[in-house]
Amino acid sequence: MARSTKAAAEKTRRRILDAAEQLFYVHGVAQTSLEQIAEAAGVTRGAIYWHFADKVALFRALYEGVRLPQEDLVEQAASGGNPDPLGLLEQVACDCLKTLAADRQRQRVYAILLFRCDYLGEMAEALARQSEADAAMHANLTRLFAMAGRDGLLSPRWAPAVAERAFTAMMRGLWVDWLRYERNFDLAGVGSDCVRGLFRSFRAE
Amino acid sequence: MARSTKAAAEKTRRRILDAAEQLFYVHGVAQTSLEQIAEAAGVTRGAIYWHFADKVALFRALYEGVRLPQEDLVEQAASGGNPDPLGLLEQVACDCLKTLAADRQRQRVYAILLFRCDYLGEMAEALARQSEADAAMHANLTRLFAMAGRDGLLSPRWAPAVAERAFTAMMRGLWVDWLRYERNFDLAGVGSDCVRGLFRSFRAE
DNA sequence: GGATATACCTACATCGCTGTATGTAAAGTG
DNA sequence: CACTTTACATACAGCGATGTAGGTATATCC
Repeated sequence: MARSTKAAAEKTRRRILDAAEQLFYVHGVAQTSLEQIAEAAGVTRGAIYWHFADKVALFRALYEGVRLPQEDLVEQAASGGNPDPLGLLEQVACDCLKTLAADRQRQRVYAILLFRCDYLGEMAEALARQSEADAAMHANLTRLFAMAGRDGLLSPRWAPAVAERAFTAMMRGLWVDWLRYERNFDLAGVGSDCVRGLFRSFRAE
Repeated sequence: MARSTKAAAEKTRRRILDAAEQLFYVHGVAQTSLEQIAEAAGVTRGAIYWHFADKVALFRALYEGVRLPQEDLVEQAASGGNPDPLGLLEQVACDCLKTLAADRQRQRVYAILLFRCDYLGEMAEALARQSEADAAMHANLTRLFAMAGRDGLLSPRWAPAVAERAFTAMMRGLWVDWLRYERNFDLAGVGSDCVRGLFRSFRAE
């Protein structure tokens, strides 16, 4: 076949990305060949090499298309002198779980990033991005919890640094377990209950 | 070279396993060829094929050599009518963190299982084992928390199922974050503090 | 409406990796 | 001391995947 309009080209690019997302999710990044992606997208490898330099570039385009939950968290909980930072964070965290639970594409991409690829060699930059997002999140939340501690909003039984780690660990554990085992519990419901329980403990004097 | 004694053969088997562990950890399972493993072990691919059927078998031997933390947890917290199941679980969990923090081999193998391999195709059984271990752990802990709830040991503000999920999520999050980012916090110290904080909340009436 | 760039497809050349078959020297066995 | 088995090493065959070069038909631009 031949060339179509610019819009059509963008469409095939999308089809390639969608096919890659599906196949990476089902078979893993390393186990998926460009041939398979091309076939699933209804094109040939030539089309893929036209739109992307190689498989790594394709992978990069895939994960750059979605926002990480850490990035969501850090952005929405900016907390510029909020009167109730803990309440805000609790709300944002629950929203975050709800969003993830509803967005199949995010689920697939996160699952790929978590379980469907090994991060070495060329893929390392994907890990680097997550690492940066995590660092930013920790920095931000550490400030937030420290503030809450100073303002007497955080129970003295929780050292701010410990509370921050407990919160991030629980969040990570929730979506790791949920994604890993095929969403075998109610993330938005039970997950949010877990978060609320933890924050109840944070606030108790 | 030639054949040596049976003990020497076992030694080369170990060398192969050690080399594989190192390389899988550094480069990922898929990105590591048997040739590289052989070179690192100071043998040829022939030796690997003598001791193992293929790379998958080698990988299996590797992860079958260590116990999963879920298995540790479920075994040590058997809790046959323990008067203080929550206290027991808290202790076991902290021990678990301490053990992981001290055992480099476990850290590498867990990291490989978590981040250095994609679980599809032949590797799926590795995930299956973890899945079973997790299921057993959840079943056991669900019973434990339900018991604690009935006995009035668990705060009524924590539904047993939610508490169980909160605990397992926190544990998973702790060692996932710790392993993923090169042990960038004090797992035994801060991690245990997190667990203790959570259990304090569990017990508060 | 001719020239050119675009958006692919086809064909090829290559290469790393796997698996297996074969060789071989030492260790075990009777 | 024959012989067999063990514990590897070496050599080979083949495939699958990658990257690229070249072809082609259609938009797009002037």
